[in-house]
Amino acid sequence: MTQIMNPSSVSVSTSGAAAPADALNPEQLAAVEHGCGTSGESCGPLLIIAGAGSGKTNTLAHRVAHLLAQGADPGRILLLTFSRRAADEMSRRVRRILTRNEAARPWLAQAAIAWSGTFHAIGARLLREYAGQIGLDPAFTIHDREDSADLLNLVRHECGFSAKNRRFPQKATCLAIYSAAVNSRAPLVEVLQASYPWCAEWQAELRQLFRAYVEAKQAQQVLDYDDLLLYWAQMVADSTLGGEIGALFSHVLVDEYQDTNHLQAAILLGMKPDGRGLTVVGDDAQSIYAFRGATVRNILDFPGAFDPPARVLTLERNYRSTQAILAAANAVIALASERYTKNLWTDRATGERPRLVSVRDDADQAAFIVETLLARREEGLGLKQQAVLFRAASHSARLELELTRRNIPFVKFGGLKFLEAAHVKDMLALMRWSENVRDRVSGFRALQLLAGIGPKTAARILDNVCAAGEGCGLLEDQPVPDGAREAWQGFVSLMDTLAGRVAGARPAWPAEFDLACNWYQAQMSRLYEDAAVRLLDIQQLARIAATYPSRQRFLTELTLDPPNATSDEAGLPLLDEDYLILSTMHSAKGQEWRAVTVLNVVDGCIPSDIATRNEGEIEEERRLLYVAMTRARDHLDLMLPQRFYVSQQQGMGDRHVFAGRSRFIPNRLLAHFDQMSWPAPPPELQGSPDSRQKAIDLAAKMRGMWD
DNA sequence: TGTTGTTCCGTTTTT
DNA sequence: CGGAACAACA
Repeated sequence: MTQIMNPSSVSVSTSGAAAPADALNPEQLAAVEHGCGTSGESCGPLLIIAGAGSGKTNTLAHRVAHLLAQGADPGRILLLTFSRRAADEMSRRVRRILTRNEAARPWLAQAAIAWSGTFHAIGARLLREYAGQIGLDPAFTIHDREDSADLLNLVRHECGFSAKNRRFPQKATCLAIYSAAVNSRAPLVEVLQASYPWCAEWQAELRQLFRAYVEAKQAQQVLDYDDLLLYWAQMVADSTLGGEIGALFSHVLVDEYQDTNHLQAAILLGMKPDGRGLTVVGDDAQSIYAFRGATVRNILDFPGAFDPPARVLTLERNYRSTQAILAAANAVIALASERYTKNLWTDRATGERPRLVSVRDDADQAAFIVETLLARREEGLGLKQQAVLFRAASHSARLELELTRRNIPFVKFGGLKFLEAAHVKDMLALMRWSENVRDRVSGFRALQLLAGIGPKTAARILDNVCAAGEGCGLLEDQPVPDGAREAWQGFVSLMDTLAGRVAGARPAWPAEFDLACNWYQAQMSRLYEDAAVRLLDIQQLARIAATYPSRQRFLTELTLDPPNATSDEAGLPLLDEDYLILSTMHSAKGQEWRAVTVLNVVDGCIPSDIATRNEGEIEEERRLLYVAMTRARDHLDLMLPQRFYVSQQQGMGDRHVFAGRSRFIPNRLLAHFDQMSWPAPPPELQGSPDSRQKAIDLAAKMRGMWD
C-alpha cells in the first residue's frame, strides 16, 4: 500500500487557501484506485462527477501519482486541463504527493508529466510533430480570434458580400457561426436555426464564405483556434494515425469535462475508442462555456459511449464552504430547470449566512468593499484570501479606481486586452509575418505601419509575394508610392533579417525582437498620439518575449495562453506581496477564497441582459452565479447596487437603470441570506421595503415597453 | 485612386 | 478605446 491510500495521513496545507486535507474519503479513494492493474491498458473508462469544492483537483492529482506509483510512464500520461494555470497547479500537486512519498519510491520524486496543458496547446504541439504526415507546414502560425475575424473579413470582401448589402452579418458574427458549427459538429443549417435565426437567409453565402475562408487558411498555412481541435480530430479519425497517436498515451485524464464540446469528445474517442485509460472529471452544475460550444451532453453521454459503459463515481462531499454558504448555493442551483444528480453536503460548521448588501450605486459598492476587506485584513485575513468576482471585466472599473486611490494592491484576472491593444498587435504582426510570410493578416497589418502604404498597396504587395511562391528578396522590388520609398528600404532589410533571408544573419531570439522593436519605435510617434504610454507596453512585451526559448514558441504560446492578469502596477506584483484578487466569474473557475464578494448581483448583470435571449442562456447564467457563490469558504457577500450604470464611462453622464435583485435569488430564497443596507439608512426610511419594490417593478415596465 | 483624418457608436464570458 | 463608415486631401 502506498501512503496515498492511508486515511490517517493528513497533511497540513502550507498556503492558507489550499486544498482540503490530503486524506481521501472512500469515493475519492475509489476514483484514485479505479482500474489499477500495472498497465494502463487494463483500465476501463471512468467518469468522476465532482461537485464544487469536493476535492476534485486533489483526487485527480492523487490518481496521477497513484498511476505513476503503479508503474505508469510519466511520459505517456496526457493531462488535459482547461487553462495553463490549472495544468501548472495539477503538476505541482502531483509533484508534492510524489515528494512526500519519496522515501518509498525515490525514483518517482523527479517524475514530470510530459504532456499537460489545454486541448488547444496539446493540439498545436501534436500538429507540429505530425505536420509532415498531414500536409501541414510545421512552421504554421496560429490566429487568435481577432486575426481570424480579420481574415474572414478579407475573404468576405473578396466574395463581394461586404459592400453590396448592409445586412450581411458582421465579421465577428460570421466567425461565431463558423466556430459554433465546427465545435458542435453540427450542420450550418442547424446552427443558424438554433442560434442565429436572423442570419438564416444568408445560408448559401455563408457556406461559400466559409469554404473560401478554409481555402485561405490553407493557402497561408495559418490555423485558427478551432483548427487546432479540428485537425487533431481529423487526424485521429484516421485509423492508422489515430491508433498511433492514441498509443502515445497510456492514460488520458481530462479535467472540467463539462466545459468541453463535441469536437473535443470526438478527439478523445478517436484516441481511445474503447475508453481504456480514459478518465474524465467534471460537474454538470458548473457548465458555463456553452457560448464556446461546450455542452453538458458530453458528460451525461460519456458512460454510454463505451461497451461496457464507463464507471461513474460521484463526489458529493464539499470540503470548502460553510453550511450556510453551501445551503444558499444549493438553493440557487436547485431552481435550475434541469435536474442535477447530486446534493452537496459538508460537515463544516454552519458559519455566518451569506449577506445581500444593498448599496445606492457603484461608488458605494466600491466603498463598502474596500471598507470590508480592510476590516477583514485587520482580523488577520490577508488580501490574497479575498476575492471580488463579477460578470464582465468592465464592472470592476469603479472598484479599481478606489483601490488605486487607497493604495491597495490588486491583480485582475480575465477580460485582459493586452493582446488586443493596437500597438501590441502591430509588434506581433511583424514577428508573425517574418515567421510565416504567407500569413496574410499579419502581413497586411505590418505593411500598413509604413507611412504612405494603405490597404490597397499592402494587398498588391501581398499578392505579388504570394504569386512568386517562396520568394527571397522579393520585397525589395515591390512598387511602393514615392512617399514610402525611403522608409521602405529600412523595412525590407528588417523583414529580410528577421525571416533569415539575409545569409547567416538571423539574430538569436530574443535579439530579433529588439531589432523589430527599434524599427517599430520609430513609427510609433507618427502612428499614435500617446506613443510614450504605449511604449511601456512594448517594453513589457519585450520582457515577456525574453522568457521564451524561440520565436515560434513565443508566438504560439502567447496566442494560446495570453497573459491573463493585470495589476495596477506595470509588472506583476512580487510573489510575497499581499494583493486582492479581482476576477471575472469565468476566470474564477476552479479557484477558492476565504472571503468572496460578488459585484452587481442584479438583473441585467447576472443574468446579463445580453444573455437572456433563450432559456439555455439564462440557465447558464444561473450556473455562473452558482460557480461564483461556491468559490467562497467562510464569507460571501452579494452586492446589490440599486442604481446600475449602463455606461461605464464617466464622460457619458449618469445613464443608469434602477436595478432589481437577480432573478436567481427570488423572495423564497431570502431565508438563506442576511440582508443589510450600506450605509445604514436614516431612521425614517427604515421599514419601508415598498420603495425598493417599486423600483424593481418600474424597471421591468421600462424594459417591457420594448419587448 | 488611395491614404489619412473625422465622427459616431457600442462595449460578455475565452481557448 | 477601437472599429466602421464617411469626408477630405495628395
